[in-house]
Amino acid sequence: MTEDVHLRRVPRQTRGQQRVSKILSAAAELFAEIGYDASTTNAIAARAETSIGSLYQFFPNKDAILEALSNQYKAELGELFSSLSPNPNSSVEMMFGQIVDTVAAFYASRPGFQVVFYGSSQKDELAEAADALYQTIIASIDGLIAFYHPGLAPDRRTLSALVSMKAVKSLLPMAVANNGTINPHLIAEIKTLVGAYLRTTLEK
Amino acid sequence: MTEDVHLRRVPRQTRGQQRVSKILSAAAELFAEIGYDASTTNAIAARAETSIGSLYQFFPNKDAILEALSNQYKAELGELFSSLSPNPNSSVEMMFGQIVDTVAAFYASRPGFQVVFYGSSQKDELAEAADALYQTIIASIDGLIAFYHPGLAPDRRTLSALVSMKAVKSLLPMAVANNGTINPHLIAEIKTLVGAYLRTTLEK
Amino acid sequence: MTEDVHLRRVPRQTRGQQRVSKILSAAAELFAEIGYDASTTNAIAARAETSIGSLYQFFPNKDAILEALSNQYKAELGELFSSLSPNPNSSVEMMFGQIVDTVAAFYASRPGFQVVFYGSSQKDELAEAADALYQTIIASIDGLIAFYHPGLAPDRRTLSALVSMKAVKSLLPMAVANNGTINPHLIAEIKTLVGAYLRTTLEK
Amino acid sequence: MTEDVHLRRVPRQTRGQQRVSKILSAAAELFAEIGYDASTTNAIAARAETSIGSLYQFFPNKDAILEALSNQYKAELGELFSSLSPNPNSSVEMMFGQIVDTVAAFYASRPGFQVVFYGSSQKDELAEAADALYQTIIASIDGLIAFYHPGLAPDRRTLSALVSMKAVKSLLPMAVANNGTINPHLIAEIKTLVGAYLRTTLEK
DNA sequence: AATGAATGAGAATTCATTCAT
DNA sequence: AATGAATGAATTCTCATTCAT
Repeated sequence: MTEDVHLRRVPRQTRGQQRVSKILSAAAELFAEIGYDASTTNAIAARAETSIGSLYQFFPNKDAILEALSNQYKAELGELFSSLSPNPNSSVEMMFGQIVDTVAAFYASRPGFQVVFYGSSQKDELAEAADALYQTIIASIDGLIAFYHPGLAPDRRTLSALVSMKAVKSLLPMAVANNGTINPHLIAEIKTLVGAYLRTTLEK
Repeated sequence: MTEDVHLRRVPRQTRGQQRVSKILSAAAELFAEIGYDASTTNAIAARAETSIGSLYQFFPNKDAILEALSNQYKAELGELFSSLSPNPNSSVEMMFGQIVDTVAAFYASRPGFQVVFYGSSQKDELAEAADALYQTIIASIDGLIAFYHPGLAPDRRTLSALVSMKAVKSLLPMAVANNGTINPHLIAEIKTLVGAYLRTTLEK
Repeated sequence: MTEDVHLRRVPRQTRGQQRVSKILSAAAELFAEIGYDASTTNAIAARAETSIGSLYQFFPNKDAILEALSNQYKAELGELFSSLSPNPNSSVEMMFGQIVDTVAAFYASRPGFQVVFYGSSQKDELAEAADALYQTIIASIDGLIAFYHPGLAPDRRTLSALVSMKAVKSLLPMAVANNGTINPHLIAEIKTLVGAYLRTTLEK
Repeated sequence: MTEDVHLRRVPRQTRGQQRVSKILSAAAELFAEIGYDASTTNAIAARAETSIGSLYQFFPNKDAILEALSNQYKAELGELFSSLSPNPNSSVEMMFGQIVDTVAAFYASRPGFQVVFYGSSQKDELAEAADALYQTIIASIDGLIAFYHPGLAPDRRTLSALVSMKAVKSLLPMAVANNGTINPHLIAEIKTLVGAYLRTTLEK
């Protein structure tokens, strides 16, 4: 999986690889703290304990950093989802609950995730980065609906998946505190919201 | 100009009021088009066909413009909500549907609304502006739940109102196109989502 | 004569007009001293005793400054040339001598002229600026050849004008010292060179 | 060889020599395409298919590359000129014509030549590099004038040589297209220009 | 009040050059 | 020798805000 496409230079030395990931972590933190626009490339480099020149050796511009972050999150999330395979002994609601738990845990542990996920940037490139994440989550929900309700029209299925994803997305920030603590009551509330919806919309 | 001689006070105020509202409209448009951060005060003044100096005569800084916009929306929305009084012949779901329709129509007609409503700014002041809008909507939902379910614990009621608001908020951008067209199917989907939730969570 | 097309903002206040010309003089000097590439916009602003922000209020970028300079020189040179009308009592050589004197005096008195005139910039826009100057001079020479040798083919005439201009251009820097002193012997040599050429090439 | 003075290390192995000449060719091409200032050392190394580190192993800095190029051109040109020995059966004009042909052919075949020859750099070192080339050509012309007009004052002779060289220099770019094609009509025009001049100035 | 010129800190990005591997 | 990562001063340009007219 070479998502290195957007790197200006593929680091051939281990030193370089470490730098890249250090820059990405620093950026994630900073984005989470003060937002994408307010995070300067110099501040990112400083927090990554490297020079601004090194940052630009690997990333052509500031946007590329967010894109790389997005790609990384997408890959990691995809990985997590692939371990959640539906089975006949479970149900849409139960499986969806696992997706919520997974995303919540991911959200809580990745400071930059919310910036990519919620980044209401007007810039097309960054909107695409967010969209890629959406698609990953939607695909996962879509897949499980397809498993349990094979007769459902694909359009209907995908809409339900989209609505479910958006609902989760809108409540997650409330359920996960800035320090990473997850509020189980609010997670339960999310499951109630989407569970009721899926029951209503799928089983008729 | 000469007519000012006779009407020294009033015309000046009117002119000033017109200018303020012209600036606010211009800002709303620009925010909607390119986002808050990317909108420069000079561009706002230019679109409002006034000078940057005049803009600063009325607003101490850029944030204040967004705040004023927020206050305006809050007042207008409050007005709209106040005409939606619950009555025994209706139900939570029906009344909530009216709130959704109201907010959707408002969203569709106010270009700057989404920037205030969704503006994921890290700046405290702007977050407060968004919060004020949230409270207005939540209060309205909260009120109607209280009307139909007077026995419910206030905390429970407020949480349900909050969840409902967030759910609506997350799906509204999808249901309303940039040109202001409202997609009734998606509005119905929003109502299905929240309706199922309210039924489940309130009636037990 | 509004060559203001390339100004970002047409200064409406006298203060602004003074700034613009002060910036242009400063740029001309600096360009002459250290070259276009090495002249930074900050250094130009500093020498013009203004702020970098003011500079950018009037010029969209560095290139525009050189363009404005070029336009100014073109207009001024055109003015000078228009007072050199050929008459039957004179000759191509004599009139050409006057053009050489005019250009030499102009070159000597305008520090930035040589940068525009010789600016071997790879940038298209700047090459065009230089070209505009060329055309002005060529047109003048072309006109006087046409006056004295009306039977000559236009192509031939223009080529001779071009060759004459290039010859003058290549020797001018040698004939005019950096402090503006004009060496009359070298001016005479230029006239000898081109005079011999014109005699040979036109009179057959 | 004297020009090695500016090389940081004299390549003793053929590999090293090949690298140096590959770097010089790459630099010449790049200089011709985008100019000296815009050519980055990294870009030169990349085009030479070597690393930036290796480039700096051979050249102490960017200027040294241009200098080396200049030295190479100077040596090659000197070589060519040495085979043009004047003889009593010829004339200044005829021999000068051969010099023009030689320089034109050289110019056409060496992409970097014009950058060195015309490079109006303000930097002293590079101006010297250009000057060394001038001197080579002037010396050649000077020599042939001395051969055919032994009685002429040396100053007069050298001035004529200088003027001739500058005249050629100014018209060469017009006579040689970017792709290396030589326009014989324009070459002839150059010869006419300088031929007329030499006839006028020497034979009296 | 209105205008728009003035300001300058600050942002993104480049690039010659050095140095660790 | 070769490689390419590291460096950071320097550059262009922006933009919120102030101030003179």
